[in-house]
Amino acid sequence: MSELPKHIDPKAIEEKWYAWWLQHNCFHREAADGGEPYTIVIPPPNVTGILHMGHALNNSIQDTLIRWRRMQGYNAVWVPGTDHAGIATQNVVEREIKKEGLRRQDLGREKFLERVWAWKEQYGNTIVNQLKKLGASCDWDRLRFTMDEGLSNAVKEVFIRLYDKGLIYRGTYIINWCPRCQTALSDEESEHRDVKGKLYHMRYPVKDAPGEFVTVATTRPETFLGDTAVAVNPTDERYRHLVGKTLILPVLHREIPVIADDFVAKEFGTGCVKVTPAHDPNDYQMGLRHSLPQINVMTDDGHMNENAGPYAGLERFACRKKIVDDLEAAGLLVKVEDHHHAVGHCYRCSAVVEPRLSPQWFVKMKPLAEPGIRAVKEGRIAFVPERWNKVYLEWMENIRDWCISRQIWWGHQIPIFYCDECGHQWADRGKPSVCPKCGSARVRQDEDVLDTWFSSWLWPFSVFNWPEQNEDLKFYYPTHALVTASEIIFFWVARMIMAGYEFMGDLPFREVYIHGTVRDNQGRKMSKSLGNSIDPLDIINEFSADALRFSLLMLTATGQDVYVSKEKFEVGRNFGTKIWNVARFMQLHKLEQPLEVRAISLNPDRWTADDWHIVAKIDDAAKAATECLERYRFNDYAHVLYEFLWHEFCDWYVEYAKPTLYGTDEARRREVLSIMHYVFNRALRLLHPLMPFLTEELWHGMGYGLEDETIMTAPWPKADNLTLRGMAQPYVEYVDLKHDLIRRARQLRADYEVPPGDKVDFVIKPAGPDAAAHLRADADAIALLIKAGALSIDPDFAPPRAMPSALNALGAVYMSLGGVDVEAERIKLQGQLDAVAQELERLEARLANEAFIQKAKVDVVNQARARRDELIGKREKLAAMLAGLG
RNA sequence: GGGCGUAUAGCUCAGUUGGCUAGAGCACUUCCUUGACAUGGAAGGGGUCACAGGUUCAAGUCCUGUUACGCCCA
Repeated sequence: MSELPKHIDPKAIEEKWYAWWLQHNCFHREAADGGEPYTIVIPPPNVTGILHMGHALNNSIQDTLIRWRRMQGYNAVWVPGTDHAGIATQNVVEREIKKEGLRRQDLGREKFLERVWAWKEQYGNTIVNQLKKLGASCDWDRLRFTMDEGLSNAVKEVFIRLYDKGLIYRGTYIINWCPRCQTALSDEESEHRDVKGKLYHMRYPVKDAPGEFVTVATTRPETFLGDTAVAVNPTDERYRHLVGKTLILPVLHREIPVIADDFVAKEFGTGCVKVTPAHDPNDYQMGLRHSLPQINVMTDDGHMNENAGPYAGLERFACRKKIVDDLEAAGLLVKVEDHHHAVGHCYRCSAVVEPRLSPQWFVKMKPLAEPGIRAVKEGRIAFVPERWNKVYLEWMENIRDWCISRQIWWGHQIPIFYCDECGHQWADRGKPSVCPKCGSARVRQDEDVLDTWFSSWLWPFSVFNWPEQNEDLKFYYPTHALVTASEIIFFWVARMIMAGYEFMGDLPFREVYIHGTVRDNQGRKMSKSLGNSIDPLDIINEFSADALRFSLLMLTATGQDVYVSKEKFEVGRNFGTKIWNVARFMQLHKLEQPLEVRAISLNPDRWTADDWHIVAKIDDAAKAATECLERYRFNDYAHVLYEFLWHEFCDWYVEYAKPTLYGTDEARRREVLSIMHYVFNRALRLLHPLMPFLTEELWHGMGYGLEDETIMTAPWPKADNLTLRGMAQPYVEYVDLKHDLIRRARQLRADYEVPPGDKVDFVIKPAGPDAAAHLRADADAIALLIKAGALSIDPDFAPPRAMPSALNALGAVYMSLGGVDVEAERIKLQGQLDAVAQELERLEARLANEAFIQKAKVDVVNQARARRDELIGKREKLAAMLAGLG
């Protein structure tokens, strides 16, 4: 046992223990170590990422789980890694070279990729190092990157397998195009945001019918240049006569037909819809049904192309404005209305996404989804909280094909090769230099790269080097808990489930814990642009990593969003300080024969009620903590330990112990200190997953661990001694009542404004012989806690004069005071008597009700009867006390 | 437009399969620097459980509807 300094130095202990854990390889496990596996794979943060509160919450939860399972004796591995984040990372590096006046095209693919790799080497581990500050006990020997060699092999293998199976195809469809990033996006990567837009009503002249027009409504007037029809609903009487007629597209003077199609909603706008097959998914479908031409009017970077006639070269929104002006000038603009609607935005750069016809690679998802749907329906994979099951199933059952090609350079290049000689196209694991069909050397690889999520969906097995079959893969897969946020259920969770079944033939994980979003005090998402983010590293600096973790998890009700502000982290800091100080208190008390804290022997036959009580309560805490963790109830878990350590242990047990510890009965001192160490040791272990640094420091500081040991592998306390717990129960009940009675006595003092320094005499009239025996044994300690001059326990006490008093099931307490405000005392007692009478009345009514006696559970009826008897007793006593006032 | 979530103390939230007097932390009021801790201790005030119906012996909890806010999908 080493002397603890007066104040904690969180920075010092965080650095010391993290380095120690690394040095002693505490986070690493291997299949060869045997035992029961418990695996978590980290949601790989982007290499461009810096730690924010969302990461802090996500990783605190994972670390809590993995540390707990490790203590339970599992072969527990938490596999870390980072994601190459194709578009995001490319954007970062493009911005960087822009400062040198360069575009990626100026460097060329190869040179540009060198720059990205260099950037990754320099900055890519930032977030990994930040995770270490949090205390994350990842198995760093297993650190992976989605573009390292092994994972790239997995990606290639998967692509080729799906391609050969016919599940990957190339096709020209409407996709989400980001004109800023100049790449296709998947449906999930286009974020819908509500925007205040306009609905433009424009007129198209009817051919050969001067003065006759058709009015269409659109939110994107610039796409009219690509219109190849106008559609109405076939049942719409208003327009039936127009179907089959020809319209003249303004400006371009192109002739387009009026068609009838069920898809058109009669109520929307004018009921006439312009049809632009190359720029809208619904129009595209309509175009197919009616064999309409598809005219793309835009370039990759969001400007109008040669099909836009006089508008060619204009930026799309500038073009919109000009077209509106021109149509207005030509008398073809009927009106412009305000219109709220959802518009897709690029999830990486927030540019407005342009739906657009484009040749891309897709994965056919329906067949992959089937096993994933069954797995959740049959409960093999469970979401926590379970409401996410439904969200997941909804999406999976309506799944659409996945656009996986991206027109960027940073990522896994698509392993498809083309022969320019004979036109052969094939998938290849290597880098072929000649065409396998005609032998020509005019071979080139597809330019596109794969969606970033095409590598992360393999994460649970690619981190173990799949497709290589090895012991780790066999041992650690399937993994156990997946901890993530709801935002990526579709992006990632659902796809991992599909990949797991498709390539491993088994589920990737058993439980998916979905935690909430971290928000600021006003409920807004934390973001850089709002300037409302709280940097977890600032919190670690100011409070401590333990405080950050504890506070975050204490605030995390299952799956609910977490609202944080700086002050909220004080809970964790204060709790840490409290624990530190009680540890110092224990150290303060030396014994003649020093205590061997590693080999505590307890003597229950000589225990007081308080001893039984605290030992029972730590047992209960162990049980509760374990249950909370099993059910992902992190706030309850934090609360259990807070309540136990602060209130049960510090507020009561330590206070009861003081007279003994400052006294001279060496045997009692020894027993009390032994119990304290026994209890505190267990509490530290229960708290370790949540506050790893502080608990490790104290575990050593108190001498519970040898120099080469760590609390990380100390056994997780179990509540298994039922016999002892059963024996403790009567003491637990007594002590809980004693706490209450002490509170009531203190209340008497406060009511009569007795200065805290003054001693007053008290009498307790016990409710029965058992209570009397207990109270007599505890009289000295109670006297101290209520600052009594003299305290007598007198079963026959009858107040000789008016005395302030209070009552509970254990007995009545009387305070001896010179001047008593008899009237105030009468009012107080009368108030209590009224409350008792009222409750009794309600209870009697309930017990008189036949239906209640018959239908309610036996326990509930018995409880009601017991309560009634208790209240009757209480009523009598209160009446007597009232009479005693004279 | 469809789906989901939330509504409990001034604030942030717990409250499990319906069942004792609805809890915690923060904030607030009063008092206390006695020997672990003022990042502390003691005591206290504060709630028609959003609203309206219903089911039940019994509803904060279950059902229906209304309102408000938030999220996801289209």
